[in-house]
Amino acid sequence: VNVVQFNLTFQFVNTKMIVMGIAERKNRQKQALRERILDAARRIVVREGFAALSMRKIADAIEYSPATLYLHFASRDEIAQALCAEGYAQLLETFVPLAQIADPAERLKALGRAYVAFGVAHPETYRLIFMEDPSYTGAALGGGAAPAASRAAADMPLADESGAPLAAEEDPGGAALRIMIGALDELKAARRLPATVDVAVWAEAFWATMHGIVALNLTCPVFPGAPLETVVSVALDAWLGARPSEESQAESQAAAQRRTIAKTSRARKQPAEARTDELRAEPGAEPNAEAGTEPGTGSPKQAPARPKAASA
Amino acid sequence: VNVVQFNLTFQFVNTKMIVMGIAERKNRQKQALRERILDAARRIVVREGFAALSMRKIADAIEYSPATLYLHFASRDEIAQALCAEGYAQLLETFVPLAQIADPAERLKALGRAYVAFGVAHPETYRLIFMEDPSYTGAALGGGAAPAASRAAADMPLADESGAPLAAEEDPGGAALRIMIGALDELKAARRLPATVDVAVWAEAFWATMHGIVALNLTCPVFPGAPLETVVSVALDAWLGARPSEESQAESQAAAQRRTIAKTSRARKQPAEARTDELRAEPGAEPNAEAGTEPGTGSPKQAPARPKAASA
DNA sequence: GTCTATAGCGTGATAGAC
DNA sequence: GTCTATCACGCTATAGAC
Repeated sequence: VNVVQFNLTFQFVNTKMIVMGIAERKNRQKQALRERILDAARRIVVREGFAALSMRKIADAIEYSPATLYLHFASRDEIAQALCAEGYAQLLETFVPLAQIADPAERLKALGRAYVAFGVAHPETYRLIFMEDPSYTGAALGGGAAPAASRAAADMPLADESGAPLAAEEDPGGAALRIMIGALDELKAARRLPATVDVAVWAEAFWATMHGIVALNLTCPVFPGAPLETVVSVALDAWLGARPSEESQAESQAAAQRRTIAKTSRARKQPAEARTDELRAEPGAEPNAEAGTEPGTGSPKQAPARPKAASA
Repeated sequence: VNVVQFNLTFQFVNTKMIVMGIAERKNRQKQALRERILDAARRIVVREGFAALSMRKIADAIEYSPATLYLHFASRDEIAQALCAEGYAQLLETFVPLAQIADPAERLKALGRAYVAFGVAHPETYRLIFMEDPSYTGAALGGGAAPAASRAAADMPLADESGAPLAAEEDPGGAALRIMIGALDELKAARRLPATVDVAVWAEAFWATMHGIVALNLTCPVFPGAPLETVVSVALDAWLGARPSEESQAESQAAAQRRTIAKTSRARKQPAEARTDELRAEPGAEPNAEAGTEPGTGSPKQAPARPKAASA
């Protein structure tokens, strides 16, 4: 009797382990397909803009039927959210190494340049994140309720189920702002900034300036009449002064010289590829398939957007 | 014979006059319908956003069939262009009275405030003009080739067929920039601006800053953590200094005080109506049906966009 | 899990009757 | 000039066979 019982128990345990292994493999496969979906979606957004992202196109790209996508994402919107989260993380990655820069003013300038460089290098990603739908922009930025939603979307249950701290790389937008504010505090402590300024407000306004430069660049065909770097330099000087390093002043002068020549040879605005090399992406940015591939701001108009369709 | 001839001639002349009168009336009617179309389109854009603008909706609104619209506009795009032109003109109108301000720095500050106020008061118009399609943004702004297209679209043949001068209110974007640059020149002449600055670049960067504030405000739910006026004041001070009038400094301080209170009571961002009164539109702006009506940045997501559809 | 098929809606634009 | 009817798309999302 004992032997029989043992065998039964063993078989049970064994079977259970096998089942777990199978379940794991299936889970891995599921995750893999999820990644393939996101990859395809990212490529479409990068190449044709977010408006051109459709379930059918994604399905075509990964050679599955549209219906399959709905086993991994509840809606097109959920895919967009996931893409946004990636974008935020990508931008933050660009920032992290710059946090090492000793001088706070230089650090801020580097951050500003990196921000603009990112936007210009990844126009459609930037558009998606900061210029499309408020719900996307707010998703990973406010640090409040929205990230919880995006976390649920990823259905990858995170360690901190508590929900309270949320400090880490889960809120990239907040992290970026914190880097800026840190630098401002240092600046203020060193009496290089008037004691009256509210660093939070200052940071927001500074951010808005950089955003304005990027956004205008992506949307307005005639925007930087001058080279982009020149405009950025002027803005940085306005906010941080040219004092610590005269370099930016000199640079801006040199760029101004170039401008007169450059302007004649570029009557109409070029697609992103041609414009990207004016302001190089920071070392942190990996050579993404994105840069220079996408028509974006250029000729082929805005890609068609999709209707919300029946929500029932 | 003479009498007959006279009668014939008289009849001919008379008929011709009548025909001309009829033609004129028809022309007037045609123009009137054109206006009605644009009115309806404007209302839709203002209320539901540009993405929700469709030929059918316009047709419904004016109680004509969709086909009729094509007798007045070749395409949806052409309607959008016309709307853009209106928007530019509207923005410029806001600027004109401010050009009277004596002190150039104060003038620039007023322009900046007016710009932001316009964007916040007319979010969907602003979006259409500066945040949607590059071809729209460029339409009335570059002053180059695009305005010609929009002029053709309006098929209202203008006086200056020559095409060369184009100085007047036909290029509102350029006019606005010229107002700014004028102020900057004065400032420079008065030695209140370093002689090294390139006023054209400075103006562009300044514009980008204001655009960034508006754009972020319209897109990012958490953007001005501080009240909008505070951010604007900080930005203006960064660009123009707080020197000529200490008022903005004091104001920004006072606003900062308010912030701590305000922030608790407004966890999530309010729709445009609630936010508009933070920064009042300038005296030049007429009480438009637009302000405060439209859901815009708020809750109901972005209205669905339409596909480009078959272009054949 | 994956597919085919399709419901159901919305779009821009046009042909042709009146 | 105006309308009805329609073409030819595109989309999201789901039902149901396998």
